[in-house]
Amino acid sequence: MPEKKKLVLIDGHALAYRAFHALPPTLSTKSGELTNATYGFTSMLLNVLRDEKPDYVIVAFDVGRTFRHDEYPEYKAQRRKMPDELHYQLERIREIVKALNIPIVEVPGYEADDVLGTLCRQAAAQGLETLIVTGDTDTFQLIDQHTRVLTSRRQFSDTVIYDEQGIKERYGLTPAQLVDYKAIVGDVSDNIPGVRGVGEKTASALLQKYGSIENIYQHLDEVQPARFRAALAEAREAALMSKHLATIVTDVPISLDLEASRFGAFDRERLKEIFRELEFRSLMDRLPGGEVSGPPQQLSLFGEEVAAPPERTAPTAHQVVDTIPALEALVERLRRARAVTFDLETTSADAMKAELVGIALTDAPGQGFYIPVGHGQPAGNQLPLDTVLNKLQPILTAPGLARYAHNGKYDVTVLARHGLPIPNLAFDTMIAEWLIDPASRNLGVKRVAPYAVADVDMTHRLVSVLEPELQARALWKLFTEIEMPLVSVLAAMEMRGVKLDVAYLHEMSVDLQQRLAALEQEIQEMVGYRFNIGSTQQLSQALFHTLGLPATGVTKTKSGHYSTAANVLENLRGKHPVIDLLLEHRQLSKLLSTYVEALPALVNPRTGRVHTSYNQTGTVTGRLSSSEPNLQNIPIRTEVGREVRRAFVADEGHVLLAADYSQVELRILAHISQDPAMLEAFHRGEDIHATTAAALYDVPISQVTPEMRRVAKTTNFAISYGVTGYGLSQQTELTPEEGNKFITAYFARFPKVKAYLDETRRRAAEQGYVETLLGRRRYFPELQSKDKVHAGARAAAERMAINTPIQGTAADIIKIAMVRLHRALHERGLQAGMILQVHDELVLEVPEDEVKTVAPLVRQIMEGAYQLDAPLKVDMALGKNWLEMEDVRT
DNA sequence: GCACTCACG
DNA sequence: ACGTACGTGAGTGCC
Repeated sequence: MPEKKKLVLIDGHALAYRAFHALPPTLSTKSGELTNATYGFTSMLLNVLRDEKPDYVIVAFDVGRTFRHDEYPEYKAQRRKMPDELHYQLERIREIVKALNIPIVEVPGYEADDVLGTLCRQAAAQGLETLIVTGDTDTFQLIDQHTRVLTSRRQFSDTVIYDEQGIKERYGLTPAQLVDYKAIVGDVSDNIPGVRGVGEKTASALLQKYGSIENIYQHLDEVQPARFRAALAEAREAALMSKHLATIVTDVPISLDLEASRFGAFDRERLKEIFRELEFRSLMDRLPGGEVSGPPQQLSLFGEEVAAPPERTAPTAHQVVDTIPALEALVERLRRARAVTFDLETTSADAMKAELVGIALTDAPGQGFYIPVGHGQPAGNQLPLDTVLNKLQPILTAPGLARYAHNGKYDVTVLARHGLPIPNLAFDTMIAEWLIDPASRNLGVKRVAPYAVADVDMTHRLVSVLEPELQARALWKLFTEIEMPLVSVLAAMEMRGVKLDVAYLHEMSVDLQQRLAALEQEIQEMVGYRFNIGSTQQLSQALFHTLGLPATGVTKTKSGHYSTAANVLENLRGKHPVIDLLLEHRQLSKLLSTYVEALPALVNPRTGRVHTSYNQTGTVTGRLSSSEPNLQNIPIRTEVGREVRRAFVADEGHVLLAADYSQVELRILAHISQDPAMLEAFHRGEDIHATTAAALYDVPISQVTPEMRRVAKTTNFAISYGVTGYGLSQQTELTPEEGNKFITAYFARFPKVKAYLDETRRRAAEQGYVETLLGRRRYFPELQSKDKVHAGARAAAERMAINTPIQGTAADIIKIAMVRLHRALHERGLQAGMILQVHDELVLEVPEDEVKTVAPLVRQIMEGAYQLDAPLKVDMALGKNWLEMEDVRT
């Protein structure tokens, strides 16, 4: 009897994933392309081909979401998104598989496991023997007398083949029982719940006794001890669903086509080329012998319901520039270019720390150059960094050249730090994409460049796609005149950074720690036992159970505990002396961990200053955001909190100048709505909150108390958020009814404000977007849709639509001011520079002898940034630190 | 990874 | 009848 034909089935994702995590990231090409997953996959594949000599080979990949996600939204919900470094290696793996002339199968809606399960059952029916190659133990359930599984041990190259006997030895169960086992113990990585309270030992014992989970439930009354019985009874649904999720499908609508998967001829030259690119020298010799064939034909194996593998974009023709003549030829070529796209390969995502590894450039679609640069000792064929930058300098700074990039602020910063300051960029594709739709996902993150050259090529090509998009949406002016010039301004601000008084923060830290220790002691004495005050769950228990404080009216959190948020504690004030202590503890521990302890760690050792990152594409309204550290939420509202500001200091011989727009959002509301009463109040220079208070409380302005003014101020802000009476009552001492009355009174006094809000809602629904005064857009497809949208969701979207033009216009205005101010300071040769932006405030660091010049300039530029009918007004203050500042008049 | 809380405009 | 203010970033606890 002839030996059985052999089929090898490979789970592409699982194997690549395993290799990615098992092999060191030092496996990379000299140009920096990470190859660990590609190498591991390929090496394993070649070993299997050599050792198993299969007659047929197929590779399966996952594609998109599956029926499991549809049936159980939490499925794999806590999986991280696949890292980019793995994602692009999967593309390389596909190239190699194709060159080997091995068919790739992927079926939408199913995981690779399901495809393998189906194919191995069909193979068995045709009398074949199957070896599944994977990095994932889930496929063990498929093992039977015709099917074995090869997987790697801890050491990736150390492989093991499991058959029925092997599973028995390792788990004490049959392969089919592994599903039941997983259904009981659960699986953290797939987010499969399992049965709480029943662990591995018990699950194994139960299955050995009863065979399957269904049978366990049939004999539930026999299960001992009772706590397992109870746990199982409670989790019946979850267990059965878990089994369903964990079970690999074996009837995916595909059919095994043996002819197409016969392993033999492949494109040896193409493989050698890929291996050369990837520097897989050792693998060259391990290619199986065989005839050379042409390029692999597109295989359509499995009928029409199977999606063809996605088309790879045409590869970029790229040239590595690692000699002086090549560099000179490149410079000569770029001298004639109209536009150049560039992208840096570096050692760090932090532009203030990154060292250059290589520079990718392109001036035409489908072509590109990569210049590896040595830092330290040149390794291999690399030109010295200085030489490269000197040669490129005249090109990259030429006035007639348009410079394109993706997240160019990063590249501009790194180059400037390496002594090559770049003038304004003409096009940043990251910003363009965000401006076109600020709610679109996956933006604001620097793409890790897998193939440096392919990346610049893509960026270069995107420009001609995005430019018409911007034009079509009337965003071109905003893009070219505000957002693009702002890139360099932000880069300069980040690079300058801000000086921090670390010694002062240390003193503050010691003081806070002492106070917190005392508070902790006192709180725990009152409660009667030690617990973690920082755990909201433990605190909730202490307050509402141990101390028995009234929980009536207290909202519950999603996890079912009573909330311990500050507003809840406020309402409990006076009910128990511990409440005041808790509020203080909360405040102080927040200060300590978020600011006092965290900030010194972010001082750059090279510059001795703190360099935040301003994210230009992170918000939906057009604002900036700041991170690492966030310098836009430094405390000010409380006495003890604002002490943190004392740590932000001016350099020697300098002072800080803080300039903030006074009530800018209300002025914008007055301008947009053209409400006569509100415009009038601003024109007269009235205190707008007092004016509002007079209207709301129906008293003369002279009789407005500070209390009334405070409520009116809250109401003023609340209106521009589209508030309800209830919302207002949460923020003030008003009842919801009083809140409603105030809102009615407000609209009676400022009727055009009401008209504006209604008009904005209407327009958002009609055209599907709202816009700022400068035309910045935010889309609300859910308001345009005629489908029934949940009333609450619609109301929430309407409030966003109301607020966006106001908040967004304020963002537009300060951005204009920043661009102009930066330019003005530069033109006048002043050393003063912006260091912080906090939405309506700019902080500059100014040499003492420039204050007289700079202060009036700042006011003039900020107030003149946009002509509003309620004119912009700026308040300014000066000081050695950000806390102790004195008002300036100019 | 998500929930909760809280800092800012 | 319905849920209940817009926009951010970050630290801690918990599973």
